[in-house]
Amino acid sequence: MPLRKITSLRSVLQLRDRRLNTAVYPMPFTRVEVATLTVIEGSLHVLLALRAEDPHAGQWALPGGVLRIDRDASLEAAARRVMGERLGLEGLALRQLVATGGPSRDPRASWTLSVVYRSLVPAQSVSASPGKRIKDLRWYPVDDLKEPAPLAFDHARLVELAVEDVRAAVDQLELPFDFLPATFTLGELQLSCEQLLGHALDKSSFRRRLADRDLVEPVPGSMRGGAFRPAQVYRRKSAT
Amino acid sequence: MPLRKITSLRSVLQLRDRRLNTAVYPMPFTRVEVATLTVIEGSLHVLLALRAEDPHAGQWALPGGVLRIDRDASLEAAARRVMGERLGLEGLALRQLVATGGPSRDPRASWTLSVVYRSLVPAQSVSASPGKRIKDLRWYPVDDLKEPAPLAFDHARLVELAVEDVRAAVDQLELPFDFLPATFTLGELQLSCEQLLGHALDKSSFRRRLADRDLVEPVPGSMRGGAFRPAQVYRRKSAT
DNA sequence: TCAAAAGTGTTGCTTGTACACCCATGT
DNA sequence: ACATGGGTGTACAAGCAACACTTTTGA
Repeated sequence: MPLRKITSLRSVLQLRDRRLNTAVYPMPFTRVEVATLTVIEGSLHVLLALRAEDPHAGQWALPGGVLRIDRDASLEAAARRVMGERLGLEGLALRQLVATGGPSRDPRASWTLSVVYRSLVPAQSVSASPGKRIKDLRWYPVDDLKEPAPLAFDHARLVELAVEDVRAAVDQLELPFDFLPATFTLGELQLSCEQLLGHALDKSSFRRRLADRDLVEPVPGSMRGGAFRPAQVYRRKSAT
Repeated sequence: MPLRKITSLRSVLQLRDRRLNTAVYPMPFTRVEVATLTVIEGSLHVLLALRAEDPHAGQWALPGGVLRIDRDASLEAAARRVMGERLGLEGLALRQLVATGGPSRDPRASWTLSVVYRSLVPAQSVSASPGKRIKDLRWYPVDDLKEPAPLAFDHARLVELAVEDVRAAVDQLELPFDFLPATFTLGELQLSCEQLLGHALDKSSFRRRLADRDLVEPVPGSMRGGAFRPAQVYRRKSAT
């Protein structure tokens, strides 16, 4: 798309020209990266992309993209756009983890800044389509990330941060309603939390904590019967 | 310094040229801002700068500066440099609060990104010297920031974040040893925490919590006598 | 009637608050 | 002696983990 290239280039020159009389500072190559987590077969996984091009070509890394100041209204919007382009996901909850930057992180630019977000999605909802500069896109279990060879850049640490953040949130019973189905039984909810945390929870404590916090409410007549005693179906109780 | 200008300009062109064959993206105008907190006369204050130039000229804002990719080895280093230049402070603990960005935050550029840090310093240590583009530099109490007229940009929210962050840390007994003198009595320590938090603490609870966590240790023979019963002097117990 | 999951109650630990009480010192 | 801050002990409440227990269903 040559048109976009031209407008982008013009913006660079504009910025340069406008500030030329006062002071000219080169700006960092700015990206957003997204650590996307999900639960597969009972354990936490993170979505990784196999890099096709040369900063760390052939290594796995968090999917991300360049900040587009001509299109993104905010950093979060940039992350959201990247999620949409790369994963076909719209309107999910994103949380900023950290911004990190320095020289020699990426040979394409002399100084790179990355703003890192995390999100939690149902695994099925991802329409993984390896696109430009990505050879492959896969879920990896967070608990042994050494296996697919070390991650590119400092992304191993970023994945750790994302996992800690999610687990801290679930520990505080900040339930990931974007990740959960609209309705669920308490057993299903507890199982989800256990899978996110990586350890078992006590049923009684879990239910009392839920009740104390007024987080969910029963859906009146609705029950869900598996093979055995049917369970009350719950839904998120909207905060007022 | 015309030499610096030339090298900076060259960097811009380098970046442009090197990426010209693949894609050219204009990058955001990138700054770091620092919310510097201290205790004055028993209550939390934040250091604000009176802006001389036009984005919000005449309004108070957090001191900050442009990221200099030719000089800063990391975002935190940039914040540290700004602290040094603006406040004459070296080597203090900084914590990243958030990165925020968008168009139309600053008329000088079409898109601005700010990475925000907070620090906690002893008020006396600041050699406040209003410098370039700053008319005045003053401490304002965080509890009524409406007084000096609304803060520039979204800095009121950033100050709130900094205050919440500091208070959360003190609540967890993450003691701000950079802020405290090297040795102190438990009474002094408790008073500092109370001033940071903005409310009183129970003496007995406070001491038991300190003891449980093994955070401080008595300096063997050392006592400090005010007008009345002398108190044991403590120091930080280095984590092992 | 039994397995399996739903759902409830009871105990006790841990953490922190509230508050009372002694201790040491200068005036 | 007493006022003042240093320092300690006890009682109580909240939050939560551990665990035992009852209930309801399909097979």
